[in-house]
Amino acid sequence: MYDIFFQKFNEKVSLTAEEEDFIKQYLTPKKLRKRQYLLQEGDVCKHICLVEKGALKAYLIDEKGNESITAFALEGWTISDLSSFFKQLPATLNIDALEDCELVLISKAAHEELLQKMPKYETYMRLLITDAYVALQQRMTYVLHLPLEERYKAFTQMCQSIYQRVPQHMIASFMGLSPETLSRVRSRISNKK
Amino acid sequence: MYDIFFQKFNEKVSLTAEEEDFIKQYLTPKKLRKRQYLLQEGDVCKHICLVEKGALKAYLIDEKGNESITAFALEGWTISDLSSFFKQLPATLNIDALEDCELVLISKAAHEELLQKMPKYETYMRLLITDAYVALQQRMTYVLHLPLEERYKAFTQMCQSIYQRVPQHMIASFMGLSPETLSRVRSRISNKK
DNA sequence: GAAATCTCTTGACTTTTGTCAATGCTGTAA
DNA sequence: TTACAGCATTGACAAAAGTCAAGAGATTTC
Repeated sequence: MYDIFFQKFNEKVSLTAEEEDFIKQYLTPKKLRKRQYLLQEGDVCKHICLVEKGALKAYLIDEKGNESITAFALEGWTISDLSSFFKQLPATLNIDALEDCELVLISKAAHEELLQKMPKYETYMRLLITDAYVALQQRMTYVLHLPLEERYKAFTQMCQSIYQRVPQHMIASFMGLSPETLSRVRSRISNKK
Repeated sequence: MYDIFFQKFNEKVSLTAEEEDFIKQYLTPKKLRKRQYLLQEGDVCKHICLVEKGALKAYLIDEKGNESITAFALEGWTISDLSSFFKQLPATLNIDALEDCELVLISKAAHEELLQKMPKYETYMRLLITDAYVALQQRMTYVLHLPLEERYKAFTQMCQSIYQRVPQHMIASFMGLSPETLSRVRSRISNKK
């Protein structure tokens, strides 16, 4: 039930069977149907969420009602409105399921208690966020300083698994482009080959 | 000499005088003249750097030789090529001094040893990176999903202290714009008022 | 299985942004 | 003081991206 959660954990910090059992007390499983919300704008984000199965997206809604996608999450990925989670303030993000999902949730209270009681958990969290930060910085560099075609290639390489499961107009939104522009970039690249 | 370093540390995790002394063993002070490099592309990033005094910028250089600025750092801020630092691989970033600087450096070895020996250091690092991640995610959202004028306003609010010390064409580079476009955005906004 | 909905692509046009060049301003160095 | 370099602004033009609309395939839904 928590297979992928512990697989990811052990990749960074290895755990004994006893330690895994100890952590399990603090985890909550959750299933989500396609299109259901995990988090809605305005609510306080109460959980960090790891995906065991399925896919989700996080997005903003602007004045005109358009979705602006800020993140995807597939199996083994973590998704949350971290700003809302850490500060316990209303979320600006919405998160919902792109497919039926099986999730593992860590509540704010569980998170705090695990940090206190288990140094390995703190280490895992530190490494998790460090990796996320490095990846995000990389992505920011691409966005600000690479021409569009290079950026597209970088994204496809980085996120191949997403490309196969998510409609292109969502990828476009994630890249900050209109769907039409993304479509044209794609045809430009395939013509060159 | 390490005033701001420990001020920032204590804001997140409070230290006794003994603990401060313990940490001091692992810190190295460094002065940098304006225009000197802290890190050059291709070198391995050997330090995390906190700014006690002065200002620095981190940037990429593209094929045409243009600088693309990815970060600034003022007093109390941390700057580094974290990807290079953590993986000990050649850096893609350059970092140099915009003004004469006084810095506090933590070497990779010191960092590892402090993580081992001092849980409070690990906690501090976790919180530091968490804050950096949340801020970067915010910035990413602005860049991808806000119209230019809103983005400009968000940047100026977020980075007022930078605006007063850094030429505008560097701000433009940081925002991924040409200097001319930034200048036009500014005049458009001031005409509206 | 037919209708409705989604998705992607393409064309025409508009808007935005980048590029290049010129100007004026400021501060620095000779 | 004069020359020079760096910086911000502006205009004219070119390139890039967005918007709107139409159409063709898929997929979903009933």
